[in-house]
Amino acid sequence: VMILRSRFLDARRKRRNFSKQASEILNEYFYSHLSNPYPSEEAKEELARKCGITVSQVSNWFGNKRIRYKKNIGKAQEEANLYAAKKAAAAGASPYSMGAASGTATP
Amino acid sequence: AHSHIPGTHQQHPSHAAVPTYKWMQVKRNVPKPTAPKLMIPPAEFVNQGGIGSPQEGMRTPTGSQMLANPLLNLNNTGRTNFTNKQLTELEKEFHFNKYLTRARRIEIASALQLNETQVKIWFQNRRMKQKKRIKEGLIIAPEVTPSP
DNA sequence: TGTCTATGATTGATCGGCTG
DNA sequence: ACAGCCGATCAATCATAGAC
Repeated sequence: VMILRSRFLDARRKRRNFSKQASEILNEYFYSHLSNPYPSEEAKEELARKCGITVSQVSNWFGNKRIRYKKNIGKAQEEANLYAAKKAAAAGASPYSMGAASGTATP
Repeated sequence: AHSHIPGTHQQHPSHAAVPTYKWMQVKRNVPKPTAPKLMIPPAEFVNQGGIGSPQEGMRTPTGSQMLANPLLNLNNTGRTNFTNKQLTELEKEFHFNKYLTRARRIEIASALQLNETQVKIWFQNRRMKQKKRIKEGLIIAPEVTPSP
């Protein structure tokens, strides 16, 4: 009953999953910066532009990603890590990976 | 809070991958116990006869506090579940003033049965929320009295 | 067609930095 | 010294989209 009312105000919560492509871009950035997955405001803007979403959505995505990654650790994350690491390496120079912080070292 | 110089110390060698960096180990302090809370089930005080006034900004977080008897709080975590009434009042006050004076804050806190800190924090979060909305283009003009 | 999981958004509260 | 604010983030939860 009142739950109905919730949609009234919470209507904004009508979310839509991001495109496969956008998720790919976000994950690529996340895993290629796993040592410090905290994009700067500028980086967020660029990601937002490339993904066709807002900066806030990028922030939400990273916030959720970080928390949920921690909640696992040693899970499919490992797998995803390899996946992304490899991909990032292959992509090499285009996307991010520039100087900035570090580099993910590649041990 | 936390990420200093990145890429410097992993917890352990870890041959494979997944190094486990410090951001992964960040733990926030326990959300505080928030007020002693009297455990007196006021019984039939559930709320005045029915939906007396569902309020404008009715917000019903399923299950949780929707039938909120314990007009205040939380379950076990430090996260307080504000009631619709509290939120409505806070919202109303916010519309009037974006910032609170110490005196006003005390009044509000007292009237709503909240800590001064909770009221203070609510206003801070509310301001940030509005800023974000304005930034996203929604919501009307900033409306700042351009004080000459 | 329902159930279960993945995921985007919301929000009370914390962290560190800055300021009057 | 110090409290309040900002900006970013956390952490738990809500509600729904999508997988099955």
